[in-house]
Amino acid sequence: MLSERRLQVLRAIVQDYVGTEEPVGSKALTERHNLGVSPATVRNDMAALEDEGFIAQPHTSAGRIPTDKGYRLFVDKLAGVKPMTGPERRAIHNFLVGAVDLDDVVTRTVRLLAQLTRQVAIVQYPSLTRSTVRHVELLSLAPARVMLVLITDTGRVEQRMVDCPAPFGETSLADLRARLNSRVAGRRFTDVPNLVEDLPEAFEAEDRGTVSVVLSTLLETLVEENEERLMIGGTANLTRFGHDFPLTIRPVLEALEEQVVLLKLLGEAQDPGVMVRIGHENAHEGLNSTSVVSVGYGSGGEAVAKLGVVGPTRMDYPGTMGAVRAVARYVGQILAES
Amino acid sequence: MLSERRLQVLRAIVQDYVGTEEPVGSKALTERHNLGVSPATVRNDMAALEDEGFIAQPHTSAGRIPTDKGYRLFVDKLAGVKPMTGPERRAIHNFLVGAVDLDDVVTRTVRLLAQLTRQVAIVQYPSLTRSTVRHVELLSLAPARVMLVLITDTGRVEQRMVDCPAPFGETSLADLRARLNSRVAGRRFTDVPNLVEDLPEAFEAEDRGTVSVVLSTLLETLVEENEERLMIGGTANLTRFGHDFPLTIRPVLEALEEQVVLLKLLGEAQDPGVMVRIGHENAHEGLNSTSVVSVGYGSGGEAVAKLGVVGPTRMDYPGTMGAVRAVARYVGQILAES
DNA sequence: AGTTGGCACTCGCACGCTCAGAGTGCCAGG
DNA sequence: CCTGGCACTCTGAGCGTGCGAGTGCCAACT
Repeated sequence: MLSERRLQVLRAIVQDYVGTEEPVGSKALTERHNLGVSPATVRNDMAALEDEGFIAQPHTSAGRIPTDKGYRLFVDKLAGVKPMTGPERRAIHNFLVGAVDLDDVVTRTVRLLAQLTRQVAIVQYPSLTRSTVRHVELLSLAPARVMLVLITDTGRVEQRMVDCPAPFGETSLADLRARLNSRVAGRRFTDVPNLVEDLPEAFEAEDRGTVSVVLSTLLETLVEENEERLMIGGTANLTRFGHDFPLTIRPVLEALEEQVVLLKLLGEAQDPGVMVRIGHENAHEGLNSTSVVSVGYGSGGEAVAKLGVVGPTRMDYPGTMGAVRAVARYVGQILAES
Repeated sequence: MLSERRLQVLRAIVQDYVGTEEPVGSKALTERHNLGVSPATVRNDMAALEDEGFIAQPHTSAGRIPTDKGYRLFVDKLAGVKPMTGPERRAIHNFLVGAVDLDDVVTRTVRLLAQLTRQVAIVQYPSLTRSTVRHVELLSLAPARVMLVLITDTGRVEQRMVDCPAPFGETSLADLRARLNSRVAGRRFTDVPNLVEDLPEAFEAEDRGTVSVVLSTLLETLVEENEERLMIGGTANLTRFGHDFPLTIRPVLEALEEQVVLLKLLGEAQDPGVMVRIGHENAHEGLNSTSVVSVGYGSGGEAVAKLGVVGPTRMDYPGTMGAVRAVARYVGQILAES
């Protein structure tokens, strides 16, 4: 279908356009890349590439710019992931290694990603679902009011109020606390439901209602994935977006405030490896002129959350993918150590 | 110094400029406001106002726009706070009343403020210092490792790891927990240091070291004001800033990412009542072309935190101040109820 | 003294025009 | 299949013009 040289031409167009932000013409191409052919030949190739929908011209007789489809081909076939250099890796490590707690890790990661890629960075907090329970604490705040505190192995703490159907004594509470912890401490969230299923049976009839309520609150908290938090940063980089400013930037800022949108965005990354969503490939239409580069990260072998960046479709894909991947790796390391 | 009419002229200029975003001339002024004098007179007044530094002209023979000093006079002397209408108040209340926990309250408040003012909203989480302790929980994670969880009356939870100098038994832990809570539960943070001072003496010599460490960690947590969190929203409203976009917006976005800057910004509001900082009155120079309107809010009579908005100096001050004040009040109510 | 109408003056800005340059498509010849 | 040539197109920068909004000042009026 597309000859080798035409692919090279496309690669050259993408690279030049990313660099200069201006439509690139046939003559400029032959000058900057030694393709070994004349501008006229390149023109023919360009016409072919345009027919196939990989490039387009903003107006007649201007240079060409890549389309989303063109970037897609570029990312899939024409460019690899540019690895970080040694000094860069060291800088990443040094920047992250000083973090004192989970919040700090996430904050630093966002900063780092934004700086490295000069784009908007998004980091999801390590998810609950794959984590294990470190401890469950129950506090009696009032006779019929209990506070449930869940502490995870990633250092995250969730708390919930529980209104009991009947007064619940301190001894019952201590009993429940002890039984609960002996069963679930150290276990994965996904295992918890089975482990506590028969727990109410161990209690007096009058307390069973309360125990059930506490347990269901606990289970709710565990599955409440939608409450996953995330942090974003580097929004100032949006100013480097383009010339037609307010129009482009506004929907992006709006999208960035919708945590739900962002979580869905990151959530799409399934398989291992860096995911790239280009332009209209993004479901949310405010992000139709942006690309999202994301990847999972985790403390062990498994991904517990995602991180990534949002930038203009005209971005340095190899470099960005390299940075995102490297940061994800080092964050994983840091989390594993702590 | 300035005659009554000249003040009226200034007021008219501010109002018109805020409405139209365009420099306002003498003729337009007399047409839109019935000042009862001719354009020529207004011109004289304008010349005087310009001499005093309240207004300026972007270029010769264009209309006038207010200076920071002009806005200052406007806010201090010429305009009141525009109260919210009944329906608006009800909408505010309804929007906030559905919140389920502290995070939710803050999230909703940010949203609300951003929508009402169409500006960038900043809400500080209720501060620890003025709050009272609801409960202190101690968990033994390992023989010489204790987790300290502090729960405040505003529903905020802080946790800290404590490495003990010596192993600490479950009974000692329970003892400390009980003693600690009986002394500090319900007390104000500021009172805690005195209340626990002599606590180590009640323990065996071998445990005293650990007790001291736990206590000092608790005290650290209490005073750790610098870790105050805040939430911002409505950044998309920055796109309505002005024509000379990227230049204005960039430093603002950068400033908004610096929590320290924002906390300092809000922190300046001391006395009760709405605080307004106009243009260059803001210490941070990225915010020199913005105004900050902020106010304290709290559950009881006292302010426990601040909230506010950041917008262009050309903003509707009375309306913004009214919205900020109203939101602060209702948030206070909501916090008091929960 | 304060106010007013008149008047000359000053710019900024929108509009229209031209022109150069970059880029294209196509074609005929290697 | 590549290449040089050629005619064509279109954008964007540069320039000149005129309009209009706005100003400052002054002399006259109340």
